[in-house]
Amino acid sequence: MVSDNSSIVAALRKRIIDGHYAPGERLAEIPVAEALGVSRTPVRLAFRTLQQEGLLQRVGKRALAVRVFSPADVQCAIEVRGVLEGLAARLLAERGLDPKTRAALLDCLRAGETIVGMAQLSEESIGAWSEVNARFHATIVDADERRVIADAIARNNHLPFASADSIIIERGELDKAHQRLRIAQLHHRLVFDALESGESARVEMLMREHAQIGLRYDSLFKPIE
Amino acid sequence: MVSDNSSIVAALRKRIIDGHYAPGERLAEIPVAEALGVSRTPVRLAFRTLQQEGLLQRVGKRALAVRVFSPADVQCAIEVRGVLEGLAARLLAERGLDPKTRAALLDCLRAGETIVGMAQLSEESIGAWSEVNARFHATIVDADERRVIADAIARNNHLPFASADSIIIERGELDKAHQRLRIAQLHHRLVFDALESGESARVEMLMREHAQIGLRYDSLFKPIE
DNA sequence: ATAGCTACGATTGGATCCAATTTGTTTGGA
DNA sequence: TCCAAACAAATTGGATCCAATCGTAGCTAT
Repeated sequence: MVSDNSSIVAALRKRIIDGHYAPGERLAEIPVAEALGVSRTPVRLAFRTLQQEGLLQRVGKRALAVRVFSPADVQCAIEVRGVLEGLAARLLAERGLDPKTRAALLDCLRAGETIVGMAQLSEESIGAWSEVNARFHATIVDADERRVIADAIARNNHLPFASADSIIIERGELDKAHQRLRIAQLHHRLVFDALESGESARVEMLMREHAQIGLRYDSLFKPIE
Repeated sequence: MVSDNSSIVAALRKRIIDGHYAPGERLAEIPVAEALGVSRTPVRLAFRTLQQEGLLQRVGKRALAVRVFSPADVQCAIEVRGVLEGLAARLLAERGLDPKTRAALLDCLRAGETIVGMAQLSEESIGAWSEVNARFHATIVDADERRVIADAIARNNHLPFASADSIIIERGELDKAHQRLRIAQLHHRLVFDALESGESARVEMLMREHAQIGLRYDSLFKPIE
């Protein structure tokens, strides 16, 4: 049971990401509409949205199917997010940090470092850090009054793995996760310092590297000081 | 009178870009449907698409209006295109030029240099060069079998000024245009050389600079040899 | 006179109906 | 036995109908 239209899109996205609809599986309007307890019209709208986002893909002439992503696709989507967030960070550094953004970022840094500094990590704290991480990225991206970059990133965030809050982490391997989060948190600190000192080229490079953390968390970063 | 759905989107896009619907103007479903000679349903689908593309924007709670772009928005959209095409070029350089892509790019280079080399430019030849330019960019972007970057760029190309074929040029100022095209054509040559020699970092930088040509055509480029 | 509330009109969102197209299956012929 | 053609079933796309909601205008009361 879903209420309004945007929640239908969200519900379908969730089902796709959760694997409820398998990659490659064909989606027809009527079964989906019945499953969601709505009529075909909003489902058609939602399909249109998801198709444009790239989560659904035409197969044959009329049918839609869940897009299958190869590992190479994932790598590529992460690169895209990296250059876009890098651009956002560079422009922010060039404009200079306004007090509000600076405060928000500092808040994220503090919250994140508190979590990461704990002796032992729980799954809850990993979730909490993920939330902080997402907020850190969103703050940088949304700092631009022109919504152009934010929109561009939003248009690509549909890819589950490409969104900033998907650092996640094989459940159970808490030690490895802790290590990874420590590195990511360090990245955040470096990014903030570069932002504050207006090192635009450097902050762009840092953000681009940081996007890769899901892939190479023992990354090229040389923690400086 | 419009036939299928995608042509409705195209028709509306054209009307918006042509200024038939002014920036900020509110668009209601019924008048548009009547103007196009179709029912409300396909118009709603098209509105959804255009909204996601960013050409339409919600105003208030339900209404849609043609988005107004500030000069800063334009600058920003061009930056976005720059980093995305830069990424595409870098990945292409890292993979190496396959013969087919290489041939296509060389063809663009030859065609473009022929036009630019003419003594006098006409508006037709500017149009022809524009087409070659668009093909050059598309070849680089589409060279990746993974459609991820191409899709990401396509999702942003709706902004009229942000698409690669909008180098254009105040009609009448043919001399200035000629000069600008010469520079752009030189950029293409530099990009190709860097691609061929696998200088991935350099080609990325070149593409990013090249995207700015509409703004600063007396750009940072130092024509090398 | 102004502010707030109510009611009506306009417009969007959802449901259902109808038409067109596609795809799969079955049957017949080579 | 295999291929092709035609038919049937399913599914998408378009049109219309109905309901819900938003915005505005007008009226009333303080």
